[in-house]
Amino acid sequence: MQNISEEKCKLVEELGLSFEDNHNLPPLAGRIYAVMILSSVDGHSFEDIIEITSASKSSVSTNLNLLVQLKFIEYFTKTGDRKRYFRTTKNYLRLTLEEHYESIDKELELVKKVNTFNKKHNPEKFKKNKNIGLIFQEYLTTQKENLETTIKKMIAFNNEFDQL
Amino acid sequence: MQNISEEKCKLVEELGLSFEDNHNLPPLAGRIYAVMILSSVDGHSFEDIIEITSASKSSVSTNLNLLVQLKFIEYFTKTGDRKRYFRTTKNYLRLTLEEHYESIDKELELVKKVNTFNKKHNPEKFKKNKNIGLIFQEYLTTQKENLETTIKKMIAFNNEFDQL
DNA sequence: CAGTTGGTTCGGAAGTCACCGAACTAAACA
DNA sequence: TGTTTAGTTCGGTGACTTCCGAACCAACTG
Repeated sequence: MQNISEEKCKLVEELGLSFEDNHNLPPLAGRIYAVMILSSVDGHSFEDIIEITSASKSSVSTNLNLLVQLKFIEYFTKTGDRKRYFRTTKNYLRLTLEEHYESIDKELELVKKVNTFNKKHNPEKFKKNKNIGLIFQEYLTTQKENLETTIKKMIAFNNEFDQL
Repeated sequence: MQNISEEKCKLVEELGLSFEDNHNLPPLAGRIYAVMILSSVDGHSFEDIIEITSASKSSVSTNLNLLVQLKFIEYFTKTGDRKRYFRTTKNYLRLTLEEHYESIDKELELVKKVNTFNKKHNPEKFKKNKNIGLIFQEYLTTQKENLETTIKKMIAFNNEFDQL
């Protein structure tokens, strides 16, 4: 991390690490994404990213393209300038919410399956653990509902914002 | 997976995979844990696990010990029998909740940090994204609260259960 | 057309992970 | 005391990941 305050540098590492395991990104992709989220510049060039992250051209290329493909970032061009400029997509937080949603939903379905299985095949065990299993299922359901309303809220906000 | 119905076998794979990335367990550990959750037998021996998973002694040993260390499973012995018998701990779902809690809490703290950072260093950007950032922060807070009450509920249930 | 700029693709090096088999230990038993 | 049983430890191997540099390509520029 060059040309960046120490505070920002530390936060980039921390945030990058978080993306790394929340979104399953390679380390460099996580850091690039973090840099963009913490920057007020609208559009970093390829060169900028190389300089900031001290990574190689090839790695930066690969990881920028990955982030674009996953819709975490997008690029635009300026007339009379061959460079591409990258920035976070407007909806990146919504994407995160949707990922949360997918994972909670998947877990909920699995928990239901397990509860059903044990009810059928291990009835004694199920009776013992019944309430615990149901508490867990309820918990996931509530989380899922909260996510649903939050996603709606965020979509509404984005629409409102577009009309300005 | 031997000596197991196809239905159970499939569910073991699925559940094992889920543990693998929810709890960061090695694949074999995930499968072992899944087997125990889906079984009505109270206590699997070392041998049982080797047979069911078709894995080597050394791998089973390593992964059983890992699961014990992480308190996902525990073992007991029978008088006049040198074998150890393994089963899930009573609180395994509470452990899961507590892990969820840790991760949500960590994410929330990070989001707060990011919001604070952008408010200070990129005020224009922050103003634009303000509501979105806050919506996300609120969302995480709500999830955290739901987790807190669920954990309390589960502890209460376990205590009640112990008194029987 | 030759050279520069902006970026991609490819092969490989270094590191990590999960698993295995073989050798080992420690307790029980004959 | 020698043998079996129950499980652990260690060295190594194959698969995978991440990153790098070098060669490459495509578009513009003089």
